[in-house]
Amino acid sequence: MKLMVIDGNSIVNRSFYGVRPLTTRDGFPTNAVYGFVTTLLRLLEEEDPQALCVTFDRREPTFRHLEYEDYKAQRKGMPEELVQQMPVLKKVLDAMDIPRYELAGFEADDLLGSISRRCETAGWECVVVTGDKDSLQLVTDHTKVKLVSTRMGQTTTRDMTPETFREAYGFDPIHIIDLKALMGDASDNIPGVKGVGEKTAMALIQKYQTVDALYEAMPDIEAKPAAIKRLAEGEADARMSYRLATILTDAPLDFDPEANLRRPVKPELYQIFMGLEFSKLIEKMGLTASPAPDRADRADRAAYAVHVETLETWEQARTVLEAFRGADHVALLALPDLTAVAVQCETGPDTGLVGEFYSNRYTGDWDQLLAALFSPDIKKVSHDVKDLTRALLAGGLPAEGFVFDTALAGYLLDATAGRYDIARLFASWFQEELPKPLYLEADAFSPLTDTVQTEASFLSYLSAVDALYGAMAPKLRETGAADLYFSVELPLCRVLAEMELAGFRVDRRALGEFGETLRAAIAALEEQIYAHAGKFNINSPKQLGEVLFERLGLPHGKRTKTGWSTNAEVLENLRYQHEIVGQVLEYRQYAKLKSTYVDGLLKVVEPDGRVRTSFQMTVTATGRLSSTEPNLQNIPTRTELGSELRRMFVADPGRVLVDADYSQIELRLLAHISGDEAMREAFLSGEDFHTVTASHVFGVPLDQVTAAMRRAAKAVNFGIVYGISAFSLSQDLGVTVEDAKAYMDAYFARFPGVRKYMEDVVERARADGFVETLFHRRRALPEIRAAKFATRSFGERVALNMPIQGTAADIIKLAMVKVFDRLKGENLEAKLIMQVHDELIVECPEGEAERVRALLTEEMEGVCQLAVPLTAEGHSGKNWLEAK
DNA sequence: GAGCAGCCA
DNA sequence: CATTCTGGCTGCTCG
Repeated sequence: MKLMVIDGNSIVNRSFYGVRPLTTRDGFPTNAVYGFVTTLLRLLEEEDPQALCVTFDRREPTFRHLEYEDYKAQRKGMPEELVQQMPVLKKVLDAMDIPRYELAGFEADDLLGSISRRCETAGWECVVVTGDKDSLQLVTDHTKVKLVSTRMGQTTTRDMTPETFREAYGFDPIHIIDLKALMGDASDNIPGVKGVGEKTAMALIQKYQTVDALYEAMPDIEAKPAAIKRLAEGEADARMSYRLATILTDAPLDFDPEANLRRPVKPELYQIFMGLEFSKLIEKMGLTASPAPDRADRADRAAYAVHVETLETWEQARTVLEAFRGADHVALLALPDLTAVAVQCETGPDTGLVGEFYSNRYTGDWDQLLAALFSPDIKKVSHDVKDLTRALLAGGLPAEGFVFDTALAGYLLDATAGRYDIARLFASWFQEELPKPLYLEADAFSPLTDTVQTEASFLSYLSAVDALYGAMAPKLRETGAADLYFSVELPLCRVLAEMELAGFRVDRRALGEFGETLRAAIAALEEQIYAHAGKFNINSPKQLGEVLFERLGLPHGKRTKTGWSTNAEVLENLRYQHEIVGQVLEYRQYAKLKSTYVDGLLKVVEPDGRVRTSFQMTVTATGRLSSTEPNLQNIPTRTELGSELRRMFVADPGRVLVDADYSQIELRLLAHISGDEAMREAFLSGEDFHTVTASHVFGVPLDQVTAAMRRAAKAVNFGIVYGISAFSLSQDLGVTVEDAKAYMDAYFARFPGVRKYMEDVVERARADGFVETLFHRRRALPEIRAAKFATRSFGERVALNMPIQGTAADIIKLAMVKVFDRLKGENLEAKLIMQVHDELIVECPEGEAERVRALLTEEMEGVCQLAVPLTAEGHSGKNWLEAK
């Protein structure tokens, strides 16, 4: 017979850090629970024990704390997201009917030790599961320790038996205590002997086995004189550390292996997993819903003054759909996998109706129901509409009739809030905590009845969404952002959902070959670099700094917080001082291309050969989109080698890419917003704008502008947009601060309207406490009133930049909606597939290319009438590089 | 996870 | 006197 005992704290910690952030739709973190359960399932499969239990630490101090006050002084450092998940995990274990053990005054380790010994006396085999190497001291012929590590969502295990342990350590498992006594353990605050590290301690224990034997042999032991001295001085520490590192095996625990025999999971596990949105686990474990709870159990719902209906038949659904159609609007939320949808609708002054639909309980045609719900005649207020739209379209369903998105509205009204989950929005708009779904109520372990959990979360969130809509819509009108919201942001959800679904085709073969070329180049450079400096990790700025500035004695430049800077700018200045510098620069370039782009992209190419980015609508402070997993908005273009990557972004066979980008949109907006006449003329002249700027700034005719002059003028132009200082301009151009200042003075003398704008916008921001774009997108700017110079300066630069960058973002978003509508309206096969801030990419049949190019540039240019023309250039080609 | 580095507009 | 140009995302090291 075999019992598996799991170190709960250790595994949940590893899951928390090893599984990427994961939350429910409403932002409750679930990664630790998810990781724990998947690890558990895997362990059960691997070991198939007859009995199973989990141990947990308690908050109370243990004998170790009483003996040594620094012991685990850092224990309070559990992150909030993990703390929140602990009670949920315990509820999950209870629902799985797995016994949990915790005991005041004892750590999980001590329970592991006691349980494993108890198993041995009862004649059982024991498997101790933990991530903590301390527990290796428990390994015996009848107890094995399974070391678990979770990284990047991948869990690996390593079985430690007396044999494997001896192989790895060269001594018996029990002497891990002696090892710890000498070397200590920073993570447990076990001091060990000062100045004795892992290496020394390992050698000593391999030779002497125990601390006792070691000190008996003192001082005539095989060690360096310095180590002998430290050991002599540290004997008391070693003895105490020995006690701290010893796991107890006789905790007063009433434990019988028989009582831990495995039992089937309880029905409520399904509901808990629904609430946590673990649909994959539900499927994997074959869980199903338990019968609906008795209506009488739902007293908690009285507070909402609504009728709650869990709808199971098409007859019932038809009735409520009718009510939904007749309503001004409904609030709607759905699980990401569309297995549950809940709708709230006001039916009278004091009453409402909540209709809940669960695919596993619904007897009718689920897709038919969804199609009815997401048709245009039901006006839906929801949250994260882009994601819901994508899920619906992916399922071949309609996704119409969205009239409001509370996340998007929250973002438009305060772009720097950071997060826009329902609970947070509710709290910040109504200064009151949203009633927490029952399953989140910490510490209350009393069994909660099943479905109430998921439904309660739907309920409170639905009413929150409805209440937020009521508050936010007027506020949007008040700030003037309503047009932008309803005609740009909201329609853009559909556009982006389709772009994400479309994806961008990648030439995997070419990408792989490019990676191979890079690999060879990297290996060759590595060899050359090592020939100069010996082996070290070139990717470590710390080690590279030591090599360059200490070993090779090269002059160092700027400092970073942690050492000498080794960035490209610094290395570029050292290029001719030593051959290695150029090699490192080249190495860095190749390594970046390979790891971030070649390997990074290959990892996310889907089976159909396309990569699908995710566009974030609520991230940037200026209104731009961002792109993640993968980020397709930072594919290299500046160097020839890097731009080769763009050759690997291709059109489908028979199709082409049409790429169109705005020409200098930000500077044109500066000309418009500032009203500077000279700048306006410079754009109207049709000459190259930076050349015209140079001719003004340096006072020479157009045909006498040198490349250096143009470069300087370009730097000033861009600097102005960012809220420049003479210092950074000088850095940028590699000239003195005085020269940079002279350029700026000349610039402002020729473009006085720009200086005026800069002064005005800062003053206005200070008065208003916010800045906004031409389309009234707003950014709050408390920094501009800060007393601290650095903070205030930052606020001033943002005040200069945000209206320009943000208006450009507004314009291209509007263009996207118009392009999307026209492509649809004209029945073209062409699909918008990418946006890179001032650039749009469409994929279309070859035969549509010219028409699409004209349509794209026309719509982009025609978004609005400014004091200077907005111009866009379009090209087409088989790949991104060719189309640019 | 912080800090560094480097890619984009 | 100190500080120094906007907005993003990802990969890597190291504690």
